[in-house]
Amino acid sequence: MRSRRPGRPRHIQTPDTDLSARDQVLDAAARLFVRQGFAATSTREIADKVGIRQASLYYHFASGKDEILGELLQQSVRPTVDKVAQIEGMCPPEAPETALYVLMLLDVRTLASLPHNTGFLARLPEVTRSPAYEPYDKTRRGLEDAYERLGRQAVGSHVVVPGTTGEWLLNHAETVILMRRSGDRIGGAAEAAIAASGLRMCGASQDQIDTAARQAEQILPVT
Amino acid sequence: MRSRRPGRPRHIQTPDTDLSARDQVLDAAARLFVRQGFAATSTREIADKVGIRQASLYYHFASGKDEILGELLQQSVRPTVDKVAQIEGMCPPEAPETALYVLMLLDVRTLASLPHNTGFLARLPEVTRSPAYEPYDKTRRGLEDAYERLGRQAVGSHVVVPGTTGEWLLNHAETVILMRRSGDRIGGAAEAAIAASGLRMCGASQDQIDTAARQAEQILPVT
DNA sequence: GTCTATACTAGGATAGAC
DNA sequence: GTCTATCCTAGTATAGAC
Repeated sequence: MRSRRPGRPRHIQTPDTDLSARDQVLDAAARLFVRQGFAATSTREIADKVGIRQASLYYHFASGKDEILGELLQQSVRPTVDKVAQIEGMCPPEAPETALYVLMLLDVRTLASLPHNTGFLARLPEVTRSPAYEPYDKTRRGLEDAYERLGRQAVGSHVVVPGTTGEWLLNHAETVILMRRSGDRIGGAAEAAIAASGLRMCGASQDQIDTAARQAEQILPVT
Repeated sequence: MRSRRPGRPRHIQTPDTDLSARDQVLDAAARLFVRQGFAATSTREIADKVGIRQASLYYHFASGKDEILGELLQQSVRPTVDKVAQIEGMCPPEAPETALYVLMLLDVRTLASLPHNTGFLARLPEVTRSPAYEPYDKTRRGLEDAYERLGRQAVGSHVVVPGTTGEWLLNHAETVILMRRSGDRIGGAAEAAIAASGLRMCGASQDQIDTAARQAEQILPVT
């Protein structure tokens, strides 16, 4: 039981959280990146928020800002993607709308509960061009494919020309990011409304939507 | 008829366009801002693209980057807003879906044809926090209000809790920005599909959508 | 209207002490 | 593990010549 922290003590204070220093950096960076943008945020600013010196960041992230960014991006997709396979398995194939509804709801909920709305990071141009973006993008494409499959199976797929259904639906789910940004509280009602709108875009009737919503209730809490 | 341009000749070349130097700057800046972000774009880069020296920018825009940004933001909303009033007047009040459809189509078309997809600029965090953002935002809120009015009148407004219908619909229309960003060609079909999806989100039937689309054809080309 | 030259600031990164 | 000290680069902005 080591009561003392290793290394030289911090300039100002010992942290009041029980988060590791590394996680404190990630948290502070996330907040700043989302608020002001990645390029517009300096390493000094991040360090200040954490309560350490700028140079100390490089102990935890040897490659600086970009490495921090990469980690935050991964955290923003992993949780959803990890659950997609299960979902497709658990849904009755005779009601593809339910599977689509569940996928959207899961996606929306995940994005809605991400700390500091980090889902937004991937929309920044500086981020898109960063090398840290590539692994994130690969993962996200998997998600888009799932939307494409389920969207096609669901009802009429009125939504748009074939081939971009997945893109449309994923974009629609991700509007929750914009809603959080504009300050709206995202409650269960709003989450459900997004999922319902998605089905409506595919041409589902109100009956089908109600059914999907009911069935989803029994599937989602489980995961 | 003055055959010589005023002032000292440029470092490299006389421009091959007939655009004013000021407009050349705006054009180059727009392309760069959208591609890499506002904060990540330097005044040197802009000047390079135009073919002048960095310092020469300050002749046209005394306050630097922010002034350029402000002008680009204005250009991205004005055209739509200027036409909204006309539209609300021209549409038969007994078919509010048509008015909504027309508004969306107009909005989408404008965004789709903006040079360099400058509609995207307003989504950048650095931009949102810039003083240049405020006048743009004021204008945009007017648009949102129009969406709210028409959305409420249209069909069921299933879309979501009252008060945010305008926000939802405007966001939906603006997905065209994301589509352009992901490289999709935006044709008339895609434009119509977005408008139709918007009505569908409000609970419109396929019949109502078809009618709205037909009526819109006669209203829009006129403006 | 554009140039050259230059001053100034801010941000990223490294070395070595504690 | 964090500090101090410092270097270096890149970016903004101004002054005055052409």
